[in-house]
Amino acid sequence: MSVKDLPVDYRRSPSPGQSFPSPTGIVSKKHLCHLTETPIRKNKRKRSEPKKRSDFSIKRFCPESPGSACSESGRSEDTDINVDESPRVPSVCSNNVLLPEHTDTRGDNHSDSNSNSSPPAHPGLVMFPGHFPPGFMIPNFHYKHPGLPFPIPQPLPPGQLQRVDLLQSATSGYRGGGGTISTTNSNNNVKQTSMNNSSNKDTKSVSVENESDDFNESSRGGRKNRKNYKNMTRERRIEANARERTRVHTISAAFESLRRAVPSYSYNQKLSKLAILRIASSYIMALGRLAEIDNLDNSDERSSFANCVDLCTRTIQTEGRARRRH
DNA sequence: TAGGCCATCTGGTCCT
DNA sequence: AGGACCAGATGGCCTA
Repeated sequence: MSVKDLPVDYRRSPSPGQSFPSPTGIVSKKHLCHLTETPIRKNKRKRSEPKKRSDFSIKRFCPESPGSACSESGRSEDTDINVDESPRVPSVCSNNVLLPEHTDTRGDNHSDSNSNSSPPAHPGLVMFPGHFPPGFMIPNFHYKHPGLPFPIPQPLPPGQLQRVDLLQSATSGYRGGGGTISTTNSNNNVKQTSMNNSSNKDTKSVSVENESDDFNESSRGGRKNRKNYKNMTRERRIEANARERTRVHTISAAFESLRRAVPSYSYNQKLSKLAILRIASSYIMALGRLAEIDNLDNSDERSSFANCVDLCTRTIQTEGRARRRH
């Protein structure tokens, strides 16, 4: 079995009209839709009719809700208290697989990557020789797909990480077998967190209860009879909000998984969702080029792969700089 | 303090 | 009919 036999064409390269985001380019929503293949909706919401937010939001009634605050008084005390207790990014996948603790290291790693000193290396990550800059890291490659000449990134068991030298694999390893793969057990920073979907559910139930209580209390203030849900009861609106939160959390968890699957300067480097998409696209292109190589003696293909790696490297560098600017 | 990023709420639209 | 999906609005947090 060869790469050509795979149902997915790993050898596919961008079509002439298709372009990957420039490392320095500005990605518009249109471009993002292109990247994510968002289907074009037939009926878009009218943009000329800005709507006023409802006064019945959970934020208004439930200060415990993540990110919520008393709208009249700005940040609430509860919000301040909860900042250090709950991570901003969900630390669990939608399938309830616990992830290593995600620490928001905004600024720390960026300053590392900004300087010439090497960033702290994750034990499961290795640096690329040759094309990649110092401190450049690739995600963990776990399994070698049967019949594939190169490894497919797979979710790792908790605490287990692996190393692979992609460049060496490209030149001598995975086509004939013999790529350098070593296993590293990582017990550090693999911490179980309580951030999961159940917590969201809890938030929902608490929100409902609190809103109900606050609503009853607010009824004294005259908000009792206010209706703003079109064709929806308040309970259904709250349920829909909870579903929407869960859906967005799932998307965020997927982004977090993708972040861990793409190269970065450090394991805990904070990347925006846009940066994750940019890096992932260039990384996929590099992998596609790698899969495309049949004869590494061909200098053209070798240089094509090198160009893709270089693009991936530049994207990471650019995104790192862009993030630091914020 | 401005701007970027993100979570949340909300309502419109699509899909099952 | 109800849930999923989407995008606008809003506010909080963080960084330069």
